Amino acid sequence: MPKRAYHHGNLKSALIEAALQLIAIKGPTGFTLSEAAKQAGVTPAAVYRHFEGREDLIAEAALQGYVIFGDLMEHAYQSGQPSALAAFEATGRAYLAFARKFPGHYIAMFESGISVNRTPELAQAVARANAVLEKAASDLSQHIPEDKRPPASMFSAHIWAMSHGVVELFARNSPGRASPFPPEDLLESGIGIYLRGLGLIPPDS
Amino acid sequence: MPKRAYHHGNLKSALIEAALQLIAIKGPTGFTLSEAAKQAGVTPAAVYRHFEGREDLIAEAALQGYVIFGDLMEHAYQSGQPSALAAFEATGRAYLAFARKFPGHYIAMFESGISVNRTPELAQAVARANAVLEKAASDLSQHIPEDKRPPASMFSAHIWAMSHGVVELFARNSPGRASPFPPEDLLESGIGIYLRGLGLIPPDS
DNA sequence: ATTCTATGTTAAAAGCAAAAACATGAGGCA
DNA sequence: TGCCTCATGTTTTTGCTTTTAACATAGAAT
Repeated sequence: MPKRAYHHGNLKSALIEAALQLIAIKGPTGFTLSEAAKQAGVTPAAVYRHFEGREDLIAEAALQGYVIFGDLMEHAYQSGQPSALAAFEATGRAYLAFARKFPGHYIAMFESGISVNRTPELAQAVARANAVLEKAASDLSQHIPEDKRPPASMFSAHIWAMSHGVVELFARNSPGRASPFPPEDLLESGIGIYLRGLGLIPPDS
Repeated sequence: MPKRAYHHGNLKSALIEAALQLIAIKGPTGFTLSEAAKQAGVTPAAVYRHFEGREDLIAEAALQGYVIFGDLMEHAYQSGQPSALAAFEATGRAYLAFARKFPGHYIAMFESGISVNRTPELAQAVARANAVLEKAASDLSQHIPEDKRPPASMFSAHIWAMSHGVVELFARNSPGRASPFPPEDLLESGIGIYLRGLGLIPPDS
């Protein structure tokens, strides 16, 4: 086969792929459109046939990430059924697992500074991922006495925040804040204590 | 007074000040050394007399931020004494207040991608801020039966993570994830539930 | 077969980080 | 007082980046 035809064939995917790798390695700041183009075997200007520019390329990587993320959360949720508690805890673990398995996507989504309202599709992908977590929280909420039950959206926001905080501060090596505990344990124990606070699991280790 | 003398007088501070403003407005990616120099009334090259480069300028802003942050946490901790619970909750609120009052510092610290181990001073400033929170957590831990008391460092890591997650996801407008609740309420309720899970506050709203 | 159009390339403008060579002026020292 | 020196800024240059415009190619459609 020849070096490369004039037409790449599926440059768009190749560029996203390259962007993901580079973002994961060099961070959202160090990532350059030119380098992604070179890695895809193409000149920088070619990128503009498929993306509006550097930001748009990152945004598309993030979009892809949110879709994968939503799928993972969905799958985790299903895997825990019919136990509301098992389903919920599985989604929590899925958050960290996603950050580990898809660092490029994760960075594009949460550390690149792109707005989730950049495009309707992106906003919708975010909303969907959110909805899965909120559903898991809502299911689990049913086991709380109705009068002292927090809104499911607040419940899920707490979990999302704790998960995100653990990943950002202790899992991703960039900040370097080495905690004495593995992030997985940290998150699991944190969520455990939180759920105990809601009366959803009995007060024993 | 003349336009400006050949020697600025205190260019270093002026540059940090400019950097903080610009970072807060344009984000860590949009911030440029050149623009900070211009805003300080100086050519880009002058910056290199006071900083090693762009990264170093950001790092110094972050360092200054960690010092202020540590001071705020310390003050909040003291203000809550002698009640361990009040002191602890005050430090939690201080986290969010800091992010609101010093956006430039906050971004330089947590969103610019600089490593906390970049310099010994930076690492030490981080360690100090950490220590305040850990002390507050440790004090409060004393009220937990010893056998089911998590390590104070884990305790404080949970709170730090939740606080950080709330700020990142719901307080800073950039991501745009508007939650239906004010971040302050979200954080306060989240910490409340967590503390209940530890048996540190009685099970009523 | 010829044209149209999607998808590339070259070339060029504008901006940035960083380093080198040069300029200025303030403080120390004879 | 007058010179020297060195800290602090400026110009200038290099090599990168993003982005746009003009041009080239080949696969598809007519």
